[in-house]
Amino acid sequence: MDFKLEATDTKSQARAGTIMLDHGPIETPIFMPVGTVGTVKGVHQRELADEINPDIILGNTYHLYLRPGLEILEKAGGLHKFMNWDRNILTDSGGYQVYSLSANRKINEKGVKFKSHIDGSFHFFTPENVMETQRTIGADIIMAFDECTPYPCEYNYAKRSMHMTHRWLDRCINHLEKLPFKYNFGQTFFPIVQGSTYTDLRKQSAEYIASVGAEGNAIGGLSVGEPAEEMYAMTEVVTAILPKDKPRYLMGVGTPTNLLENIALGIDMFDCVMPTRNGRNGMLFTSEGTINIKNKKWEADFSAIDKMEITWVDTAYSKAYLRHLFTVNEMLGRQIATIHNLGFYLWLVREARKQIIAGTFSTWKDGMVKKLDNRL
RNA sequence: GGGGAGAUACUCAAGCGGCCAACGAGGGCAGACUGUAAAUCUGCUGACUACGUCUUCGCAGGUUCGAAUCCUGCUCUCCCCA
Repeated sequence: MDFKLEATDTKSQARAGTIMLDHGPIETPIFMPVGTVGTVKGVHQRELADEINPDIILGNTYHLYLRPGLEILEKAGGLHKFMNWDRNILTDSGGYQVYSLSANRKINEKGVKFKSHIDGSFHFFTPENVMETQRTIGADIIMAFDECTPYPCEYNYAKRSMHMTHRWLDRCINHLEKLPFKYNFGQTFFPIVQGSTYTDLRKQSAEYIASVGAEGNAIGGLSVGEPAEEMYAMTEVVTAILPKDKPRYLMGVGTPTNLLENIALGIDMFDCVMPTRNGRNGMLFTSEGTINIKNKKWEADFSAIDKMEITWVDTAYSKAYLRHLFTVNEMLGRQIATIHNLGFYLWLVREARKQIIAGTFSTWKDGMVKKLDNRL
């Protein structure tokens, strides 16, 4: 992997760069659509590639390990071939499931025992076997196995958890050295900063993560319910420490405003389920604010979903028609909303990139943020 | 013509003397959603001068301290036999 910084904002920490990987370049800042189980829910590969056009998408180790399973993925020749996606993929390690499936798992130093939400079977994830699994899935960027702590998180727990995540990181790296690439392309590895919402822990973790010298670094354990100000504060503490010449990935973030504010703090990569999940649930993100398309007020509004027309669905369908599709529970409505939202998210980060390169990012950002959280 | 069953809120449907403004489901109206156990979840859904009051269970009477629930008549619907 190679990372080239192309521009830095003068009034903020925002940067524009390009990550080079075997499945093509990733222009940053980037938003990575989430495709947990090997599909960006509701979106065909053609629309994903041609309309939304992200350089990279996400998959999830835990979910893909359970289904279709490693045997099938290996026979398919890896996830790219299996899902017919020839651009980059990043896999989350299952660290988020340690958080989100906390009722169905037990953590100890060796790893995490999960009780499958599908059939109740038990599966033991360790830093070592998660690296093996990610080799088999075959993403371009693979993530360290960590514990994503909840919010709020008691200080002593956050501290112990952070140290364990660091020890797990060493095990990931040691084991990965023994594991050759399985397919005809390389994989890079990102470690993850933890430390909950405690400044001293975040600093300590960022220093440790920076010290391992990975090609890119991630920040985890945020966007788990903490106020946005705390998220920004932690990002700021961490980006001040993480190397400037490596991409920084803020995991699980966020709202359009969260993206812009964190770009301003020096983040290069994001992923979040919001544009897809909220889209399926009737929420549209636009440059003028958010829309709950299920609301009665759109019943007879025949104007375009978004007059900006980032993707073709924006002007092809009216608000009234999209509302109708949600009202009658037609799957097309959820698809249209998802395509629109992802199109908007990708537009937002591309525009941010343009503004950074043009030297106008901060002013532009302040103007955008004023509108993004409006309820239309 | 004879016999039987039934009419409950927008719809379907419980309730069969007081705990009923009335279970539940659907529909409707809102809200939530941040490295996806999520095409999911939550709330509200008779009216109002709203922690209280008023009008509702086909219609009209009646019994009772008290009726959606019991009685009488009427109207309508469905089923069976002629």
